[in-house]
Amino acid sequence: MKNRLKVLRAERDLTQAQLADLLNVSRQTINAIEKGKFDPSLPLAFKAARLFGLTIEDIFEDEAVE
Amino acid sequence: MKNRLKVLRAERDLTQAQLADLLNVSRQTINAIEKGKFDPSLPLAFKAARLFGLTIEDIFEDEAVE
DNA sequence: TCTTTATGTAAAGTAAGCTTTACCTAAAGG
DNA sequence: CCTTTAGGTAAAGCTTACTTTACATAAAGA
Repeated sequence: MKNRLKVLRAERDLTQAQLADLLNVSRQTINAIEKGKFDPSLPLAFKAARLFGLTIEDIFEDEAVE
Repeated sequence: MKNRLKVLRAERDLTQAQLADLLNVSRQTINAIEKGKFDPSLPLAFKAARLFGLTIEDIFEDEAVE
């Protein structure tokens, strides 16, 4: 699953740690998601979407084939 | 997290087992999500949205306050 | 009545999301 | 140089998503 978190952060001049705080997760979680180590939970995806004023689909891109 | 899976299934005349098959999960997973026992993963939410031709926001409703 | 179909649920186990602690590197500024 | 800041990563542990097996109930139909 690709995502635009790094760019959205940059546009708002946020560090990984600051975004983590805003989303109530650890900095490592943000880093792992940005790096594609794992996907966020659906609740976390909703939270990020709300924070950025975007839809989940705007932020995360499903690459699944099936 | 609320969701409209039961209604969407009904509109398409699908059983929980049939939807589970279409999404490659177990019937118990569909049942648990419909019953609010837990939230789907983000990939599963995307899959359901694709299947129904809707957005994730159309199907799932975030109730988080924070 | 007997069987089938759809749904609900529970228990035990595996896998994935997330936390805490901790260490490392690179860049930037004094 | 030295310190601070941002980012990358790893290990151990907890929580949540999901599986498999299994059993129960209600409705519907032969």
